[in-house]
Formats: sequence, C-alpha cells, structure tokens
Amino acid sequence: MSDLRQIFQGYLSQMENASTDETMQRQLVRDKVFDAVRTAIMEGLIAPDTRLTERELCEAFDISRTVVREVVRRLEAEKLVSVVPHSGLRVARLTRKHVHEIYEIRTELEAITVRSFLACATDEHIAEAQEFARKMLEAGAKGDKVGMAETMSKFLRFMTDVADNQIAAEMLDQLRSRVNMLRIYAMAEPGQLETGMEGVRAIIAGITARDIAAAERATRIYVRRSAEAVLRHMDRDG
Amino acid sequence: MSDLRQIFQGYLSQMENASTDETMQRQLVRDKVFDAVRTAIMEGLIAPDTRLTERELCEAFDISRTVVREVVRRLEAEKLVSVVPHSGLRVARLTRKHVHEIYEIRTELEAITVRSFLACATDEHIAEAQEFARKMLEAGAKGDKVGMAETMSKFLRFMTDVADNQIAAEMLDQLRSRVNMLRIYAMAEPGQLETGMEGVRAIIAGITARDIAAAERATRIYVRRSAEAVLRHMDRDG
DNA sequence: TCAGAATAAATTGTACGACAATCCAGATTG
DNA sequence: CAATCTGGATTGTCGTACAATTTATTCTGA
Repeated sequence: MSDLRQIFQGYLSQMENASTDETMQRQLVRDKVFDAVRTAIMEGLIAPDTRLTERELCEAFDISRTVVREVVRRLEAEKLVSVVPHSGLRVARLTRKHVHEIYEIRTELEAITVRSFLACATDEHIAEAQEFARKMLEAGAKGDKVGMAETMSKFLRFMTDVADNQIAAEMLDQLRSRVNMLRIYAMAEPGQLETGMEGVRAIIAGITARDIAAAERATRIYVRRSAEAVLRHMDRDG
Repeated sequence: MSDLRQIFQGYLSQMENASTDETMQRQLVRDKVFDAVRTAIMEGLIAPDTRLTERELCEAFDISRTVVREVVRRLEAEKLVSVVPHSGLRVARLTRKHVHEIYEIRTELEAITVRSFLACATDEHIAEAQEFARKMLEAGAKGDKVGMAETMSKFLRFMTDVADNQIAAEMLDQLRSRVNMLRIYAMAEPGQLETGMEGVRAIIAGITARDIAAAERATRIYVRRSAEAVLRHMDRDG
C-alpha cells in the first residue's frame, strides 16, 4: 500500500538530470522506468516478495500498460522479479541456496575479471587501483563500513571496465544487482570489516606486483568471505 | 524477404505437440513465440544480422504487436538480438572477442557444474554418465560428428540437471544458446573429432573415479578445445 | 553525373480501450 | 466448518491511433 510513486519518482528525476549533458540521446521511457525499478529493488526500497500490479506501475510512472509490460519482461529476464502467469509479479526473494550459487559463480567471474584486468592494465590503471585500495583502507580504519563497501563496489566496477571482458561484465552486473541488497548484511557481520581490509590488502598486493595468480587467489578469497558473511547472517536472521 | 512464417511455424507446432500431455498448463503465447524465435536463431535458420521488423513477426505468428514487443524485450535481454532505438532489431552477430569471452566463462561454469555434479551424483547418475560417454565414443568411432555433438549436448544438460545449481544452469543455458550455432563449425574442424573423443574419455574417467579435480580439469580442457576449434574457424572463414 | 538537401514512406515508441481467461477472496450453502 | 459458488480484480491478448524518428526516395544545384 506504500506509495510506489514516491519511491520511483526520485530515481526518475535522478536519471533525467544525469542525461542533461550533450550526449543526451533522449532516453526511452521503458529504459528509464526499468532503471528506476531496478535501482529501487537493488537498494531494498521495495522488499522481496512485494507484489506489484501493472496498474500500480502505470500510475507510479504515469505510463501506459504497453511500456509496463515491456519493463516487466525485462525485470523477469534479469530475475529481479518472479512472475506467475495470470497472477502477477513480485520482487524476487533469494533463497540461501540461490545466494550460495550466485556467490560461487561471482567468485569465478571476479577471478576472470581481475585476471583480464592485469592483462590489460597500464601502470596508470595500477596506480588508480592503489588509490582505490588506499581509500578503502582509510575508510576501514575509521570504521566507516558503508564508505568502504561503496568504494569496493566502485573498485570492482573499475576493474571490469578496464578488463575489457564485456560478457563477464554483463553477467557480473546481473549477479551483483541480484545480491546487492544483501551487502548491508555482510557489512554488519562482526569481524567482516577486518576481514575485508585484509582481503583488500591481499588483492592490491597481487595487483601491484602484477602477480596474476596471487591477485586471482586473493580475489577468490575475498568474494568467498563476503559470501560466508551473508550466508551466516541468513542462517541466523532468515 | 524469406518467409519467416514458414520458419517459425514449424517450431510452433512442435511446441504445441510437446504440451499435449496432462501437465499442459496452457502455455502463454509470448512464451511459445519466444521459444520459436530463439530456437530458430540458435539453429542458424535466421542468419546473424538479419533485420526483423515488428510487422514481420506479427504476421509470422499471427499475433499482436503487444506480444511481439514483449518477446523482443526478452530476446534483447538474452542478447539474442541487438536493438537500436527507433531502428529495430537484428539477430545478434558474435564477434571473435565475444566468442572468446563466452567460452572463457563457459569453461568456469561447466567446471562448477561438473564439480557440483560429482558432489550430488548417486551411483546411478554415474552409470548414466558412463552410458552417455559410451554413446559418444560409439558415435565418434563411426565418425558421426553430429551424433556425438548431439549426445554431448544432452550429457552436459544431464549434468546441469543433476548438479542442482540453478543459477549456473540458467547462465549456461544463456551462453550455450548464444554460441550454439557455432557448434557446427567446431565439429567441422579437422582433428576435432579425435580431440573430442579424447576429452570425453578424460572427463568420464574423472567422473567414474569420482575425482573432482580430475573431472574439472578434463572439462576445462574440453571446453577450451572446443573454443579453439571455433575460433580457428572464425579466424579463417570470418 | 553525383553529392547533398528536401521530402515521403516506413518503423518504432507510446498511449488507450476492449474483452476473454484466469485467479483470488469473500459470500453462500450443505 | 468444509466445500462450493460467485463477483471483482488482474493478467493476457488484441486492435487502433498517433507522435517521434529513422530509412528510403526524390529533387536540386553544381
């Protein structure tokens, strides 16, 4: 019963602003709406299992059913919602098993990425990576979990950008968007901050030395540790 | 200008028949159409870069634009077609780089799958796997490349089914559907038959011994070899 | 003749309304 | 109280319409 309109409209205007530069090829309504809904789901503003009706979405965005249905198909394809024929859609809820599987795959994809990253990276890229690491450790030292997680996200994205592996990037994007809302749980787990900082140090050490095997190993460990934290939380608090 | 109707209608009736059993919950039009188009693309009946218009699809299936657009969104999300705003869709063409990336990721996912498979497999499953291998080698001995590739596909699917890793299965499905049409090239490469048979022997040996590391290694090698065959072909014939 | 501009045709993007099929919840009945 | 029935809500599909944009065609001028 919450006013979806309010939730979504924020993201909408956000996107509008972002496209005010010269590159702005008028974005299609369906893309804007999709982004808004996805972001809302990713950030946990719409809880898992929340039922959405086409009418609600039409009204929230002031758009026609035509577009809503296109958006829903895309949300469905990206597994952000689950759809039951003739019944409607609800925001996807991840089971423990799903989370485990996703992180297992993410582990391999992040490993591929860091490998490709090192293969592509110029010295400037390495320096930039070090800068990311510095920021993360700085945030960690201050106990700023959110800041650290935020920077880590940016760092991972930076690596996928440099790595130049489009398919892996796409798949990681999809996987990350599905588990994104769980990040806050991982951060909240006791000891996760220290573990995370240690992981960052190991990864950046491998990158600095351009030691692919080491960087890959460290990345695997880092992602696996995050997964463990999330799963630990799920086991406890459902 | 070719009659899409003819191409698609075959798949459509095929699906209809398949759902004539008691489980048949009347399949939605959008799902049937999606399957038909996807299969046609996968089997290479519609060549890469072929332009499709909404009107053509409407007429080919006797359906409304509403449904066509939903189908297109899904095809787009699964990267089977590429869409340019206001211009339309065309069947996706894979670049050499894309193929390389896809196989790199597939390698890891198949490895995960065989790992999970061995973790889940009962002795009956192992026996069934051996039966698959026997068929493959038999086909290989007769020089029946198509039969061998066909059985291999079934075998891989069998493993994903048993492995009980839904997410990996979904992603593999997507990746396989994107590169499926290249299989015929891989098969045609000289020496690929022998290489394939050797790979099958190695994989099944690992599985029989329930040696996860060995099976994983063999699987990685097998997928990588397939990739090499495909890429070799692309380098030569574009 | 041909490059480039102006125009026409085709196609996509979006909205709206309609109705059958299906699901769901509350009322009814035994 | 359980099973059934019924009415309302929701989805699935269709058709039309029209603005925005791209693509094809024609026209123009050198």
